[in-house]
Amino acid sequence: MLRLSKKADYALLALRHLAVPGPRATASARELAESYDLPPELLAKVLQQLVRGGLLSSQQGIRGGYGLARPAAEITVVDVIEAIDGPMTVTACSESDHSCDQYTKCNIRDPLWKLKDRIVAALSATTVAELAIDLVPAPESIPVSLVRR
Amino acid sequence: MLRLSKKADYALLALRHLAVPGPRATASARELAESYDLPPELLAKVLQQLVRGGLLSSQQGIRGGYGLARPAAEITVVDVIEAIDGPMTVTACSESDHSCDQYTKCNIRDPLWKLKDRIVAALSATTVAELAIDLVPAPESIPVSLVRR
DNA sequence: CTGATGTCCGACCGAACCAGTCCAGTTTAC
DNA sequence: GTAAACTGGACTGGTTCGGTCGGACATCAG
Ligand code: SF4
Ligand code: SF4
Repeated sequence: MLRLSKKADYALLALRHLAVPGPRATASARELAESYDLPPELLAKVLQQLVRGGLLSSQQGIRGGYGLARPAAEITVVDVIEAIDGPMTVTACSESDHSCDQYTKCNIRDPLWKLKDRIVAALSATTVAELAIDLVPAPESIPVSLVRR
Repeated sequence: MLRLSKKADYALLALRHLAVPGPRATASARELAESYDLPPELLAKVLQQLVRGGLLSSQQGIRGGYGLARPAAEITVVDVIEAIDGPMTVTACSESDHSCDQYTKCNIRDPLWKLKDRIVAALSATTVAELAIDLVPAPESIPVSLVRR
């Protein structure tokens, strides 16, 4: 129901950790796993996927680890989600996949795709650099209270 | 990921069908199922959930069927999704559910919740009445670029 | 009033998907 | 050479989701 996967969740967690300025710009999978109490092997696989997606750079060897492949401000959350879970699609169908049985008779495709574009836009508007700002000091005049309609 | 369930998809399809102006304002589950070639029983269950959610009104008996409980313009897609799949949550945690193991150490909750609010806002901006407008005539002056933030 | 009909309703089940695990292999620093 | 770290694949258990079944209820013919 429009919920992002746990893996994507962990990915954002790790990216945020790497984005926050500190003495070291890199960290090993083990360090990250211990910092947040999550299964090391799973986190490792997530990080590998991020490397494959071009968001992280990896360094093998005994002093190895992971680091951001580009500035944190240039990594959006859509990038992360797509690197982990594949292309973002709100519906089961897409421009390149007409496999839905109701495709010909369906008349809500276009509006929903438009909606998808809007969601993607909202997700691309936030970068991991913004995630790294701690305690979000209300950069906007509108706090959390702008909920629903 | 971030994909809506097939049931929610069917729900929107059915609601759109009921929202389009025509001779009858109601339709039976069987009619709808045949119109769109989808499993009748499943569609029936979806409709039941919508009734429970207060979006549809049902009429039993030999001339029974389903009808909109309120004007189409007052039914947003979030209403539909929440009626089908429960409350919208982007993350596994929420204001009322701290069951995530990383809850105390997590530092991306607030930004993600804000993101959720923004998505919900985008989803509440569209009503089923807008879905009923066929063939979306104009690409509208403001395409996808109304990122809003 | 009564039976037949067609509808809604709730419980049930199998399949797909996802979080999590394991292990064998490769690369690099010391 | 050895230890620490990344890489890649295959495997499993649990949960959710799509789909199916029989029963309850309201309407209408007679
Ligand atoms: S029902 Fe329509 S919108 Fe949904 S997956 Fe099928 S074609 Fe796409
Ligand atoms: S990791 Fe953080 S954001 Fe994700 S579910 Fe847990 S507490 Fe929520």
